[in-house]
Amino acid sequence: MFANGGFARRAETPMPSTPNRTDLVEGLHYLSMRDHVAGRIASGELKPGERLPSERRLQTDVGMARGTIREGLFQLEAEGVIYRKDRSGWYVSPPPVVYDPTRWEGFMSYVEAQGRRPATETLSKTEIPCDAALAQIFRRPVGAPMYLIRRRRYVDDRAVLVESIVVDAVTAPGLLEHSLDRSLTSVLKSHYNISVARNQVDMQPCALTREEAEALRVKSGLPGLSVVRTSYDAQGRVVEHDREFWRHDALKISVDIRVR
Amino acid sequence: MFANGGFARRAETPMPSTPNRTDLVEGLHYLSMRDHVAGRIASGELKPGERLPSERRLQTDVGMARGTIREGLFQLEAEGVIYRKDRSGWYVSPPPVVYDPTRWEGFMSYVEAQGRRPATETLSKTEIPCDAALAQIFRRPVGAPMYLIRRRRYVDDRAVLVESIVVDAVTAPGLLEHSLDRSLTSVLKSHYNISVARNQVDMQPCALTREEAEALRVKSGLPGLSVVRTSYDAQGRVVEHDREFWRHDALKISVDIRVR
DNA sequence: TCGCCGTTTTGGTCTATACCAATTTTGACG
DNA sequence: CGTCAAAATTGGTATAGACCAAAACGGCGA
Repeated sequence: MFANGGFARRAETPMPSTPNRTDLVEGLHYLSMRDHVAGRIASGELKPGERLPSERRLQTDVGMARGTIREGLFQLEAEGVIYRKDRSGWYVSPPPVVYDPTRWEGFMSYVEAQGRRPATETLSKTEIPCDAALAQIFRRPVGAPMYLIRRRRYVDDRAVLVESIVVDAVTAPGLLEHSLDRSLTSVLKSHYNISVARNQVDMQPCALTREEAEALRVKSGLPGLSVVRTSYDAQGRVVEHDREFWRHDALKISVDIRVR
Repeated sequence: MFANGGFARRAETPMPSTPNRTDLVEGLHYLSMRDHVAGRIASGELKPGERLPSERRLQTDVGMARGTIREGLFQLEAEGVIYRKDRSGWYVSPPPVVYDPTRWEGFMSYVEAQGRRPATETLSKTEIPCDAALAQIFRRPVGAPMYLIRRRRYVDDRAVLVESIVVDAVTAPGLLEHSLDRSLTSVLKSHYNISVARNQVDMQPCALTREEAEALRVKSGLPGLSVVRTSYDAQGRVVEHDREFWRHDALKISVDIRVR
């Protein structure tokens, strides 16, 4: 319980009238705090998308220091139960989207298939010269023209990922003139007759660094999931190279595999 | 910078002699702290597996409050750069293990293939009655005998995951009498002629709750990765159901897929 | 040399307070 | 009724100090 043993201090500091403390009897303060809020969510008192009481309000509700309150909130955040909007408040997380890297439908279709509302926003589209790293991936000379597309994607109006896509400009000339606010894959197929035969996907828990965090409007350093995908056509040529940064609470990966 | 504006306070509080502050000029304190330690790791001054100076030592080194120091360390922890052993200290993280859920080699072999030293420890093996959830998964009646195996697995002496495996006792009678400290799959194949034809894998960032956290000897609530795998044989029968909890910094998922 | 036990160190938890910057709300005004 | 600026609120950052429990350490004795 309390830092100083849990008994003496509780007596000397009267602790204001906090009647609803039945679930706070055992263990550490910040975990009790966690349970208190988790309970209110599980009971349906707080529903997905709804805002939690402010930290200072919770402080008086449960009678703890604000630092302890926040410790508990961070727990729930790590569990994906709540999330925060910077300086606006804490909110109850909606359920995650299920993602199957082996299925080659785009983001838009699988989000829709799950009864959610997807949206895509193109942040920028530029032509860049191929650098050393991309040269290796695409097996093209350094300096060759490439398209770089940055997009932000939403589920039910919540930004869940930012991505940077690179496509060989020689393979898909004039790509940037098409609308990129829907599936890129379908554009590549319908306008350039390019289809994907092989997919290399890497996923790793990460921290969202400044750039990604800003784009997702979350605090820098929050946990996220990095997904890097390289797509190849039937000839083994690299079609696109995509790096996605997901909110850690927005995604569930599900793969169904026939063992080779 | 400082809570109160960043300039006035810096002047009025002289800040002790801290010569090595060249990298702490810009931005927030805890991020400067982060960069300071990250720099010492990147430069090779601190190597994988090595212990960081104590928090109180860092406190005098960089001249910040301990809370701020910790904030910076939490950042690096979220990024997977450092990890902690409870009440022992902070350590530089070793590189992650690459895991391909589509490849049906066991943990032992793929860890070894990456030049690391795998180990498995069986925590418990018991026979349990099939509950409602398992009944649904295995399509077996409630109460049917099942084997429950709990294991902890290591890479280079660091515990990286705990898992709970359930196997139908009727399918593999006497399974618990075999040694389970190596690949379970090979035991199933060699002794019961069971081989896996299909694999359903779910992965999701999570928080390590008390039980898992204790088994991995980390603080409860730390981010982790939950991996749930259900394996089927050629007849579509469930062979095993496995739930793994990984340290978030120990794993990198890599999938190579031929698109269907 | 090995094992035990007290001491020191270390991270873990908690309180209290302060101020900032962004957001949200309020209210006066046109 | 809509607009816009002022005020209040909210989370974000930071300090300082305190005590606990587990881990690491050091030395003593068998």
